[in-house]
Amino acid sequence: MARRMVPRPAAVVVDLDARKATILEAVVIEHIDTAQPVGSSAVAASADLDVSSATVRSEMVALEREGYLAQPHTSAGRIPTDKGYRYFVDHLASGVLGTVQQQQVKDFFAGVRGEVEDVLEQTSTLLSKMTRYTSVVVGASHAHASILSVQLVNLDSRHHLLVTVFSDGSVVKHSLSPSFEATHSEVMEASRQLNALLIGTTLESRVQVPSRHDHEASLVREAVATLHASQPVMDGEQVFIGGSSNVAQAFDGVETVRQVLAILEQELLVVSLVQDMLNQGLSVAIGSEHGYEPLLACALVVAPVTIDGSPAGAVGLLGPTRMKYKEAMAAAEVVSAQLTRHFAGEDCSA
Amino acid sequence: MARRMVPRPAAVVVDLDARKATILEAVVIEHIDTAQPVGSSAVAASADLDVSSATVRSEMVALEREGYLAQPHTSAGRIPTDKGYRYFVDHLASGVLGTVQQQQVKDFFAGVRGEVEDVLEQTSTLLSKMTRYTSVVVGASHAHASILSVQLVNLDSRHHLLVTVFSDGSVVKHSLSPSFEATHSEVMEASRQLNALLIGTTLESRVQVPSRHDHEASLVREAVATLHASQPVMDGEQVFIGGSSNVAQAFDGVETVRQVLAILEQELLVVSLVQDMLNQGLSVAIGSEHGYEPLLACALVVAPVTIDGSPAGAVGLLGPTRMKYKEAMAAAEVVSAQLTRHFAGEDCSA
DNA sequence: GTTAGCAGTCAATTCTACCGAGTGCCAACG
DNA sequence: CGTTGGCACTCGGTAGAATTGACTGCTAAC
Repeated sequence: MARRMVPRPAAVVVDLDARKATILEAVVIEHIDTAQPVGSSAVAASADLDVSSATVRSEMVALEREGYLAQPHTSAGRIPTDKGYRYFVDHLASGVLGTVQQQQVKDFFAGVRGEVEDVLEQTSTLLSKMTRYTSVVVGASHAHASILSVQLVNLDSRHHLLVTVFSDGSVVKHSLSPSFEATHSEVMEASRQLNALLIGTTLESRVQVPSRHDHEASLVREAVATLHASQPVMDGEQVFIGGSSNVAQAFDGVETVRQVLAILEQELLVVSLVQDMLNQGLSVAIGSEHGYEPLLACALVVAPVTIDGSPAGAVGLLGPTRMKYKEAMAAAEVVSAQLTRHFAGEDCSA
Repeated sequence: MARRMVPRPAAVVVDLDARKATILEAVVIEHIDTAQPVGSSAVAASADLDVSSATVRSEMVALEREGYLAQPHTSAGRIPTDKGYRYFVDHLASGVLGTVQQQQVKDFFAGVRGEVEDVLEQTSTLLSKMTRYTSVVVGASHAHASILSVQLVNLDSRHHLLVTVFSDGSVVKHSLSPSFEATHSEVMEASRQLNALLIGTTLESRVQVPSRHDHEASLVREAVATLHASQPVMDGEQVFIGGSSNVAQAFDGVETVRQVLAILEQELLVVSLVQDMLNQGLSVAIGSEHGYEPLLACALVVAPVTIDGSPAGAVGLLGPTRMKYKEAMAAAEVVSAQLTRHFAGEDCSA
């Protein structure tokens, strides 16, 4: 899967003159609204530039030559290209959330309770309900969190459960199935040793395991190995996708819908996509920009969530390239800000 | 949401005579294959009854009158009704899994490792890949499992994590945020008391909590209350849905697709649907039979998974009413059997 | 540089005719 | 009486032609 970083439009994109920008904006807005190609006369009428459709036409020719607009066929109106959307997003799409929705977010965060996972999941639902797009909420991996507690619990003489608690409040379990039978006291002793060994370390720390050949030492070795072999992202299960039913309406063409759904099923893929983007603050990847073929028809809005200034996850919205960028960006921004505040504030278990 | 139990076709459905049954079977099979109405001549040709299309026609009229077939419009062929599918499933659909797929299942279960959750999730993926339908795998709730260990871990002086390990190998966490600050030793002491109190009990047991007013007792009370208030199904998170992208192709009509996806998002609903069915062994709910409006176009195949003879979950397949019942039922049956064996056999952590 | 006007293009729509799959009915047949 | 071939009829789907109308690009005039 060929991937490349999201290309921020640097000096490449020259600012359009004011009239071209207005025309482009009108086309984008109209097309987002109607899903139809937009004609020159519609633009001339809607935008507040007092020029005739003929003038708009000649400007549109220029915009098409420069790659901001495209024509599905002669004698049709224009639709924005990815580049057109990009310009729109970068220069023209400062939106504020409607007051109703703003209240909705406030109410939600005022009333939300429970485990981090539950909060994230509910946030995901909130976002998708608000925007009618598919939302992706990614929680921080606990790769850098330190271990608060390790416990080895007997299931039976051959099977034990390793329960690890991290400083970010996450808990993971691993089963151990050693090839020998261990007594209850051996397991207890191993558990004690593991605590001594691992508390305060992170999954990335190297630790000195005992090299003896007794049962305790073997258990400890196996436990440490299992723990360190675990994939932080996988184990965290910190991905919450909401509103996937919205893709059914967002795209036309069964095959596109199927492809997007299939992508969403592979949560890992979505996570990596989101994570590629979250250094840049609130950001958007449009169509080909994320470099992932099956999502050509999609745009992805991502806003990072931080805790103590360092990245702790992200919220994202996935929609068609003709998505309502203003609303989506505003929603993502507000929700990520609230989430950041939520984690900094009353609830410290994150 | 109006719901009723799946009505098993008892004495109501009179056995059709052999020829009608053959004709019905031919119509069902053909329509499942082609998604088109099936005409009398096609039936006369395909089935091994040596009668003319005219005879088939008159039989079809009867089958329609009795409610097994329907005509989309005059001068079209017939399609099966839900009742028709029901008869097919009950009397005509004994299928065996293709050897290729049988091998696929075997290979999968030979190679599968890891936590119960991972096994269930991968099973779900397997099922959906094999059948091209959406799979639902439900794990047992740990409502009846006994508690093996309880541990209270300090996050900070105001926030603690209650980690509970059950005999079925599941681990759940709850945050506690008492209104007072607790010292490390108070938390340790409360943890000890909780262990003494809860080990061996189930979530349904009543336990005697201390009534003192010190910090330890308060922590213990809060912990027990939190634990007992938790929803087993919710917390277990033991629902795994795979291949939801398949719904995009399974139904025509964007709206139907959206509705089905929306249902799948509400995992609780799917679980209750499945659980209504799993007393009956391998069973099928077709169209209106599950009594849930938005799934009128769907059929659901469910096979229970047992451990030590008692129900421990289920595997299900969700598809259109014109789904390949033979294959789907065979797949569900084989996989549930393998899963049952898997849990009984080498892996005891379930 | 802007505009009105005009000819040209092409998707979408409508209309028509027609085909053909499939039915229902009936008379004849064993 | 059940079965069958034959026949008229229905009606959705398709193919083609005609029409519409929303655009454009171009050009000449302002």
